[in-house]
This record gives sequence, C-alpha cells and structure tokens, in this order.
Amino acid sequence: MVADESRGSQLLPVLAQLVRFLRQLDSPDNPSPVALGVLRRLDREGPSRITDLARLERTSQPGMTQLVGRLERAGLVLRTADAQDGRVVLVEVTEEGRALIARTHAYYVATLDKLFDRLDPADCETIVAALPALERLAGETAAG
Amino acid sequence: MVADESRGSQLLPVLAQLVRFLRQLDSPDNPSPVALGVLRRLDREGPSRITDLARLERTSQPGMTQLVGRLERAGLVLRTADAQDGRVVLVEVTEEGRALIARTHAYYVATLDKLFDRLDPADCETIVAALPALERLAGETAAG
DNA sequence: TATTGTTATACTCTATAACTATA
DNA sequence: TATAGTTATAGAGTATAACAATA
Repeated sequence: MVADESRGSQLLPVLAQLVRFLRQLDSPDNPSPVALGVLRRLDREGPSRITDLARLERTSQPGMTQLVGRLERAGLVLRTADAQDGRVVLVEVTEEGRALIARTHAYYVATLDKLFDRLDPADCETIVAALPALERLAGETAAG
Repeated sequence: MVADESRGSQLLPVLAQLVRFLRQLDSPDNPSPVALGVLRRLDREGPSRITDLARLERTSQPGMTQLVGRLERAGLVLRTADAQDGRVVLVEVTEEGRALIARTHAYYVATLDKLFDRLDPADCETIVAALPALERLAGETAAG
C-alpha cells in the first residue's frame, strides 16, 4: 500500500475537517480543550490530585495548578485537602461544572446532528454502522 | 430517537478521543492548529490576502497579521506586495513551510496507521468502507 | 469614504525555574 | 531528601480599539 493511500492518511483529513469545524464554533461557555478535558475527567473519575491531572492531561504541574485556580474562581471545581497527606490537594467538579459539561456536550452533539441531517441517508447508515469499529479504534489510543 | 442515542452523540466521543490523542502528541515542529491550517491553505490555494486568511480561518484581521508575522520570522511564509492594489499583502508558503506540512502530516498519519494496525481487521475494513461517507460528512462542514 | 493592513494594549493559556510545605 | 503544590516570570496566541496607507 502506497503511503498516500494508507488508512491513516484517509482518516486524517476527515478528522481535521470535523475538528476544525467544532473548534471554530462559538460554544456557549467556550471552555478551553484542556479545561473541558479536566472537568470531564473529574466528572468521570471523581476527586483527583493536581499531579495526576497534570500527568493525565499532559500539562506541567504549575500549569495544572493555574488551570485549577481559574476553574475554581469560575465556580467549576472545588479544592479540598487530603486527610492522609497534608501536601495533597484534591480537586472535584461542582454542579456548575457538571452543568457546563452538559451544555457544551449538547451543543457539540446538536451541531454534529445537523451535519448528519444534511447527509445522504445511505451515508448516514454507513457511518452509524462503522461507529462501533471507530469506538474501538479510539479505544486503542488509551491502550498504548 | 432519544437524544443520547443520536448519531452526533455517538460520533462526538470518538472524535474527542482521537483528537485529544493527536493533540497530545509531541509532533516534530508542533505548529499551532491555526498556523498549520494557514500553511495548508496557502499550499492548497496559493498566495492569499491577510483579510481572506483571517476570514477563512476565523481569526481577527490583526490576529492574522501577527500570525503571518510569526510564520514569516520562522521562514515558513513570504509576504509580497500586490501589483494591482498597494494596500494588499499577498502571503505565500515557502519550501520550508511545505516541508513542515509534510513532516507534520506524515507524523499524524503514521500515528493513526499504528492505531489501525492494532485493530481487528474486520473493524479496519468497516472503517475504510465508511471513509467516503465520512468524507462527505466532513464536507458538509464547508457547505453551510 | 471604504478597504487593507498594522500598531497598541490587554487577557488567556502554558511553560520553566525557584520556592514552600509536608513526608 | 523526595514529593506535592505554588509563585515568579516569560512567551505564544488572540482579541478589540485606534491608527496609517491606499483605493
């Protein structure tokens, strides 16, 4: 298979186009990608340490301290002390933070649904049929 | 169809995961998304005005002036005057800019190809079969 | 006057280095 | 000493407002 016909080279422009489209939207709260990632992680996994958030979201530790500070000032997260280890700060998402996640998610979903509505029904079916495989592909990103 | 089962709500997490994965890569040159978008556009469409780049990439005009300035200092684009209209600046990509596009593209493609290599062959086939439909879906983002 | 682009200024986001507090 | 986190500082990136040059 020639390089320019590889599966990755075919999928990349599709991803790039969809992502650029979503990025250029004026979503209601307009959280930064990393901020949304942190909120979603806290929602999924519960209270977490600064150090762990920094590692998992691939930012520096000071960067995460500052992001958490901004999120806290915005009322989206709370910081609490760890009872076992006085050095540790535990960050948890607030109800307001969860509401922001829900609004942003709903907005992105509605935008994608509008794209599907403009598409040929046969194409829609083909994509829907491929979603489980795409989910497994996306799952591979966590594996390695 | 219930909201949480809509096509958009199924596609969104897949997109989010793949995009987060690609964004967190340490690509060789690490261009910003907008910078890469401008370079790719110039490569595709030839010399362009600041105003047009700003509109098409959805940045402010001063923002585009500044981005083009950074790209110029990095040797990735050239600015030339328009012979017909003395107000206009034409921006064009350099060979070095094209090389950066190629390196970045190759890196992303190789990363995606590695994901496919870890996937069940049947899933790969399903995704490849859906690529034309996905391309048309992505194309709808430009339509309206 | 309208259009093209730049400069001035400020804010967000992120990084590295140096620091404090706890283990 | 090592670890968790913060503070200090700087740079990239982007916005709005005010400006200069050309049409």
